[in-house]
Amino acid sequence: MERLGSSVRLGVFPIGTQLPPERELAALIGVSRATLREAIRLLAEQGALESYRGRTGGTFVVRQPMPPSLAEVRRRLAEQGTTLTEILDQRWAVETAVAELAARRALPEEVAALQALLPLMEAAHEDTDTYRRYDTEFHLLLSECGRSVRLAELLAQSHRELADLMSLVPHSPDIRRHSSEQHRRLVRAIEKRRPAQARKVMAEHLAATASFMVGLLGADDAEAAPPALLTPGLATVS
Amino acid sequence: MERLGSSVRLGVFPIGTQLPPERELAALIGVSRATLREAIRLLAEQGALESYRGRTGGTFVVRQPMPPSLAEVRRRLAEQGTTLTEILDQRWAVETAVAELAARRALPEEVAALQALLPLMEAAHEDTDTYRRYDTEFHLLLSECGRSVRLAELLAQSHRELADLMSLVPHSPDIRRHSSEQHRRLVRAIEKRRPAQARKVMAEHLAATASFMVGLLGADDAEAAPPALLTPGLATVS
DNA sequence: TTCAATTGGTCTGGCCGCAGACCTTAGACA
DNA sequence: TGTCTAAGGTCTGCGGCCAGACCAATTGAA
Repeated sequence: MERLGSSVRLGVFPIGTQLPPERELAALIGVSRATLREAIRLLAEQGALESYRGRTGGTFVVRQPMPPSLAEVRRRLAEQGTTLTEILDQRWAVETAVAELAARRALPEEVAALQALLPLMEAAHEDTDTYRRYDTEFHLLLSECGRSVRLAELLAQSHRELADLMSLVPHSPDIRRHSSEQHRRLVRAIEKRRPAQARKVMAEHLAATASFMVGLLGADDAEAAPPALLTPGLATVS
Repeated sequence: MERLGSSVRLGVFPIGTQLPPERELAALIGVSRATLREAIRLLAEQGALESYRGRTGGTFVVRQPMPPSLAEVRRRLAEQGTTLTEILDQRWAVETAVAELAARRALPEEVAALQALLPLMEAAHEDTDTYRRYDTEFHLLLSECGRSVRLAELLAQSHRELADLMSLVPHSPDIRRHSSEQHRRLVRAIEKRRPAQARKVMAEHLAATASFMVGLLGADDAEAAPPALLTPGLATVS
């Protein structure tokens, strides 16, 4: 849960802004106030948040929390017993599905919202942080067009998990321009109701990003043991 | 967790068989022994399991637990605040992705295992329960070919959620024959390393099943409120 | 000047799952 | 016949999360 609080603020609340009141925010992200406060406490400890009491009080974003080091990210992955490949596979599955669904189900005003985001992103090609925020927003917005709460949640999970890694990948404005071009094509496919096309564009978009991250982290961690899942004797029953 | 225990036995342990020792089983499904015992207790209460002590003791499957009624299934869906569409969308996303990955990554022996399952399924066209067990096994086996623990887990989750509903859908041997034909085509696509083809066949396979269930449960439950997710002002930030 | 409203801060009790030690049973095997 | 062992059965304590009530500070509005 702390991690969630951590990424929430990494993405959506710019420096200087005020978080919603604790009671609201807790309800919003579906967690108890006690748990939320613990997350806030950790972030405040590292100087990212400050809280004030009183009628005009609240919790404010003071500065971005320190991005974790590559080693830190590696450690965390290992600790959770997962691998980059796992995360990227899930992201690929969910995000291409969402793109396809969006092309089938998006409402006109949602398409408009996506379109409105495009020029903003393009204006931010020189600014890593701002661009990344818009990028996340774009993908989340897209996931709403898919009309599936579950897939949207899975997508958000992937973005949270990859957030730290993304901040470590060296991005050039050129890369961002290419990325924006893919976003444009994606919106066009959705607007014209071409599910297969939307999926294809999204797959390419993800492949580009994925290769950077795989390059950064090295192939994969061991992954020697295919852990048999819930299949006590599934293969043997046959 | 009880639900998990419930579906475990629904799928993989036939009547009369013995479950693994509690300590093993608990470790296998990643849950504490206390929790597993609670699940066992519930199932034993409804007469599905019986436990014996002593050196040759163990827990045995006595009979299939009562399948829930349609109303029961409806109630449960509402209670979890989910809808059939949500579940089917997730299943579609995961299962088509898995099919595609399997076509890329399956090992020869895994393909062989899938092929070995085909004649068994076809021999069970007349037997609803047996066929369903093999069908679940087929899809789980497929998910292992995908080399993604997470997707495999999501797939298993979908199957658990749909298990009760499946038991309510009236299936004719004809339907099962058609289903088997699709399984065959799927295995062929995987064997020949045709990811796009595998995805396509899987999508058709799922569509057939999905339409039955939608027909059974009626379109969808209200679903008026698109619940804004974690996006306090995501659209507004733009 | 006063008071009510809004916000963060604190405390209690409860539930659930986990870990691990220990007890009880009953059949296998020497 | 006796002992060992593999199984289920029980107990205690820990930690995390939650619900909800209550406290404390601050300030805008009456």
